[in-house]
Amino acid sequence: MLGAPEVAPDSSTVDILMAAADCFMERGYSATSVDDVARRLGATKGRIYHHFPSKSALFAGVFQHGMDRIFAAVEPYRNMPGPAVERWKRLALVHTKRMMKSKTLARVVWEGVEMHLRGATTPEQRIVLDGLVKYRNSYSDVFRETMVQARDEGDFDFEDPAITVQSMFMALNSPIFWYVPRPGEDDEHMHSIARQIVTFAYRGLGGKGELEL
Amino acid sequence: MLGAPEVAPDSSTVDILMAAADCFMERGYSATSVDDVARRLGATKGRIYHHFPSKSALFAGVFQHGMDRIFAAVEPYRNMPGPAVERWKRLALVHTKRMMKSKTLARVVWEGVEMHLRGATTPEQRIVLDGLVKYRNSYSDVFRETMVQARDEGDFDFEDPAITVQSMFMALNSPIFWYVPRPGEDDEHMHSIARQIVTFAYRGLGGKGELEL
DNA sequence: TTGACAACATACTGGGTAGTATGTTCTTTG
DNA sequence: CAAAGAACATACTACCCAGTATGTTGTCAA
Repeated sequence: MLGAPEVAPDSSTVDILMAAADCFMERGYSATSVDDVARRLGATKGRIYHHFPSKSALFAGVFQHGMDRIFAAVEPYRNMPGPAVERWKRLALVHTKRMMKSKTLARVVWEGVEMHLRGATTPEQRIVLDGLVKYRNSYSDVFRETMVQARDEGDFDFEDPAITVQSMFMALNSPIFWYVPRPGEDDEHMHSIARQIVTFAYRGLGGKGELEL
Repeated sequence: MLGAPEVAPDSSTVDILMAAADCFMERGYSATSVDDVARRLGATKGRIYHHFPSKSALFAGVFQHGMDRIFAAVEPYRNMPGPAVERWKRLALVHTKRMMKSKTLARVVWEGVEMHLRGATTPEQRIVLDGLVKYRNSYSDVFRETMVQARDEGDFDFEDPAITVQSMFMALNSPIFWYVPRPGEDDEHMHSIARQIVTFAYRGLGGKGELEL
């Protein structure tokens, strides 16, 4: 297991994390007040500050939790034997579905990366965010390495991996911005969407033939 | 010309818009104070509130200005004769380069769309943002129609246009999040990056053969 | 039973910020 | 040249919000 150690948070803390994720997704980090999160919980600030020392720590908690979930989803496929391109297909599909299922958490992770790119406010926040982004980068490294290996094996064809991995990730992440979870007929519908997105990325990377998923 | 009427703002107003765009990009809308923008201008709030009635109006101004610039860039190619796929190539390349050149404005437009998706705060803001997002959607419609037409002509191959256009746009927009403008050797380097991104999207859409750009 | 601590709620404070009200200077126009 | 308005700056206010200090309730172990 790479990345942060992920100590499992207790039930009450998870409730806070989820409520915070909802708020952060709906209004963004700085437009969300700690009272907003408390209100969504039907509680007050006291509860939140009992579990988190600061608003930024709360955000970091959500980020961490989100990355843990995403990592866990792809874990079974990370070291899948066989050609790299097959591994990539599995990873990409699982990742995309995860983006749709954990849309809220994924959005917060996204904003965290954005905050990091912008350069977070205080130095301490910076350090925390640095660690989390490193955690998240180790995730994208899994994809990068798989992509490059598949290229070496002749199944993909692209120039600069740095540029290409960005384009690919943006495409795979796209549903977090427009996908709206349906109440009924979920799984089939979701799979169809994910399949189309992965197909787009697969072809974009220079994959040949059709990919059955 | 579709979209909003775009009355050309005077020089001083443009300065404000640019400073605001810088701030909004660096810190995001709600984390940016009007004083921040004024400070960047070497001025005070008075100047800004003389030209804009509110912070949200200032943001809307930046959004509008950014969309005007982007629209202007693709305007020469919108009605290009010949096969749709050739038109798409031109549009995609120009768009991607514009994302890199006007990265700051593009980021603000992005955040504006995000704000709209989240559901902006007050009803009046909502109306303004609605109009601007409609403006921006008419832009993506240009791409969507071109894509579909190219598919009808047998040059592209994809399933749901709604899903595919999102994946494509995300890929083309990706440089606004990681591209850092260089001081030297700009044009050649920029073109190379844009070409790789457009290639990714072109293949993703099911484009055959190589595209020389 | 009691006391110690966890898990909150309540009440308060200081700093920041959008917006306004009111100067001040410069330019334009009759 | 006078006066009116444009283009700002200055000063002020009311509000929101992160963080803290303190109170209250339940639980659990000795």
